[in-house]
Amino acid sequence: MPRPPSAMRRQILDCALRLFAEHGFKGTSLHDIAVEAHCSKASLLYHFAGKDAILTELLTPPAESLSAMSEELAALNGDQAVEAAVTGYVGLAMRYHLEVKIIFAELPDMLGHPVLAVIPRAVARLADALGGRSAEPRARVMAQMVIGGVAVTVAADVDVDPGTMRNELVQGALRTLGHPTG
Amino acid sequence: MPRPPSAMRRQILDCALRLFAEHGFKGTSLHDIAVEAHCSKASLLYHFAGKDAILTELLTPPAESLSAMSEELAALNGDQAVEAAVTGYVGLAMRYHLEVKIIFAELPDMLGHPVLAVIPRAVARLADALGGRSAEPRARVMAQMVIGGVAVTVAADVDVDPGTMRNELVQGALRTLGHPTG
DNA sequence: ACCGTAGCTGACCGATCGGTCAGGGGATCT
DNA sequence: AGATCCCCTGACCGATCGGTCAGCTACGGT
Repeated sequence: MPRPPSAMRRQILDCALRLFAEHGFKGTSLHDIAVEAHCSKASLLYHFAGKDAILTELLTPPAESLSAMSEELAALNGDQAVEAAVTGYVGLAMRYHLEVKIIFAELPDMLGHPVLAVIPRAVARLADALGGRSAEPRARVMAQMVIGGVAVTVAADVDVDPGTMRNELVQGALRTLGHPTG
Repeated sequence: MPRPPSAMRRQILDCALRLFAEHGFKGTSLHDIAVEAHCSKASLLYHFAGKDAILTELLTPPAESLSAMSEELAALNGDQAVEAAVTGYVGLAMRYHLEVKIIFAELPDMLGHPVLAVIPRAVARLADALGGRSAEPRARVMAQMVIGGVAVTVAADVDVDPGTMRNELVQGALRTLGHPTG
């Protein structure tokens, strides 16, 4: 085995991301990750405090990105907010599609996870923007439908090139929301 | 403890359905179910061959219903198929919303489960009908978005009365698909 | 040459998992 | 009363889980 500084840590994260997305967090054991990363289970726990620490490191970037985006949304008014929310959410979902899959795969447990504690607030603000600041049942149901639809579509392995996927998701989401497309 | 013929079996199924939906299949142990159903773990395994058998019994009705519905869709042409697919799928998703949550929570493993072996074919036919028999990327992405959006929305605990929920989901799905609403 | 440290490992641990098994208790039959 | 069957249970089992620990190896600084 070659000896670069420590590519091991990065490799562990990559393998864990792939395995978590494929078999879920609970469905992936430290042994599985170790085999995939060509190292021992003990080596994982040298680089990371525990299984949860690996998950935390994987989910921190998307969680912070979503949180930041939802903050920016607050400064926009109705129509601008809807379009910004749709394009922003679709972009984030595509960039972090594996992480999205992990989160949605075990939602209840994930929302109890400290690193995702900011998610409910962020999602609430996102839903508020998607629904055009309306409290109507229709707006809330549609916001939920867009959030879920985009996430599931991005997480599924649909054989479509990313550009088309992004465009269709944005247009589809705007249609779902009943938002006039420019 | 009272002694009716065997309400135990039904009670086990009810508790398992609730717990699987709340914590996932892998996240629920036989012990958890036993505690919830006020019986011993051994009693579960007297009534059912194993943990998988409980899941099978829970998921068989929705799997068969979806399969049957997708068959009926094949007899319809474009526009009729789209509307029938949307209303049929929304209806099934709402009726079996807990089962939908279980399936979507651990999709990869679930699709490997024998009782759900019919699902990919059924979903493919459903997607085909939702997409208006088109092979365009747009149609496939939108079909996926509707299937995921409806499922996630139904599985989430949105505080909306069922009638409104059903109506909004149908209208929202039709808008997503770009289908003219009557 | 010596040593400290970073990277990594095999062996092991307690907890929990799904599942097995011999047997108890209470109805219902003969 | 005895036999039989259905429900149900406590005790137990092997496998696997996440995690610990003492110690090995190789390299850089002195």
